Amino acid sequence: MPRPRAFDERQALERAREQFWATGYAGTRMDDIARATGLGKGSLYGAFGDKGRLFHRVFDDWCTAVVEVAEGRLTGGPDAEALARLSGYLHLMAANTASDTERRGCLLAKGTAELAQHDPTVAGRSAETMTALLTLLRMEISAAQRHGDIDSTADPERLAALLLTVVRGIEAVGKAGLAPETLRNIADTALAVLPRPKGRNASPPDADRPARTNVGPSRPHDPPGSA
Amino acid sequence: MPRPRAFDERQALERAREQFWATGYAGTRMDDIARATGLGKGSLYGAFGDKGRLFHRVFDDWCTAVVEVAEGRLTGGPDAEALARLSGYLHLMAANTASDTERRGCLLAKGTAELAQHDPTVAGRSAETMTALLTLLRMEISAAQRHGDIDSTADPERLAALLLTVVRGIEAVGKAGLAPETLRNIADTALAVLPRPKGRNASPPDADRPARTNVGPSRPHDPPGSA
DNA sequence: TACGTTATGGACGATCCATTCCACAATCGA
DNA sequence: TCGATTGTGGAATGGATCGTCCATAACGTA
Repeated sequence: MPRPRAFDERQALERAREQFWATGYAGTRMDDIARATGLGKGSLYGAFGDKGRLFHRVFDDWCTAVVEVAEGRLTGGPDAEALARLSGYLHLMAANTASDTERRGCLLAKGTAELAQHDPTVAGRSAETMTALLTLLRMEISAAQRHGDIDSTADPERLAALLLTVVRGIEAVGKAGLAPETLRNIADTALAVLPRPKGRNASPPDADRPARTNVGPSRPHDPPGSA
Repeated sequence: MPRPRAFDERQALERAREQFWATGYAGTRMDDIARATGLGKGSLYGAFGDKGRLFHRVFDDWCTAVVEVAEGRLTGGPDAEALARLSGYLHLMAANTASDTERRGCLLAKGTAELAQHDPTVAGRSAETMTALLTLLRMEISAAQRHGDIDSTADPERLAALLLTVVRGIEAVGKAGLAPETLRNIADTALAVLPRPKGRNASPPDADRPARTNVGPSRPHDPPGSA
């Protein structure tokens, strides 16, 4: 009956995300988004509501993607490779931050920093995302403990929180200007200091212990990876 | 000869900082600052230039304070207490983030996230600050290594980068909504996993090893601590 | 083919905001 | 005391921005 949409909603959301990612919430004008998506104001407002709702949708999608990337890297594998999966994930995050030459940072961090204080929706979604990542990390740590790669007496919850903090911290110090090589070293060091099972000695942090599943930086424009 | 200023510049900058801290750069109107400082527009612009210059000044002061807090906590003490100083610093940072009930976050992180990409001054200053913190941490780690509290074969540069990442990461995950208790645990865990000298076994992360110089949260409105 | 319905996109209105301007006040030296 | 100089604060300005509105276009159905 009605006239169908002439644009691809998915693609429009991607363009909008690019824009919000590049210039933040307050720094993005609806005209920018109209130009970026090629849509007129009428279509924009008709399809997505106002600026706030559009951002919420973009932010929500981003958070989902962040967790999906972690799930793809971390879940579903033998315990014997759990430590390698953790290593791969940390290095992926470091590589993504390092490859962000435009220093856009991560929309999750950016949006949270800008809006969490005054926007309950953003605050809630970012908290949810952190909790989800925490759970994924904890499960992998437990798996590595079962296989004897991590000290089984350590609290997996605490180690997970530490690794999450390192991941988010890499994002922060990367945006603050630390060198790409430093970011990679941080991921290495974080993995190296994880407590080993009793009986073996803890190796110094510059030992390249874990099987480094050499992870190249994902495409620069692939947002979820840069979480 | 001329008429002297009727306001205290230092105090005006503090009020301006409160405002930028609370609502970010783009989210702060010059009217807000005028109201917060009690100054008229004429005085404001006459004394500090435009909004950008005012923010740069506030941001610069904040960065200086952040480094000063770290210096106060970390430098100048016997090697025997270096690890305790590191512990105190990490716990101070965690406590400050935890006590930020308004979730304002840290102006350094907020300003960097919002502006570093497009403002070279902010980008440069935040990079400088990170480097300065890195140096302070590295020196303390070296001191702890000399005293035998940290494995002397570990690379102090890498451990320093890891600790800096943890500090900044605590800020990030705290703003993202993780519980205050979790933040404290992260600081504990980060200290617990630091490599011990060979001969002793690494203790599991839930061991409360380092002398926890019980640091209460600083006053909520004391900005530098929350770095 | 004609009509009802929704999409489209650019013009428009109202608001907001950074900055300037100006009339006046206060100080100090002469 | 007087004047030159700077501080003060609020009104005015110019530009930008969000969201709405509307005339028109495109589709499916009868």
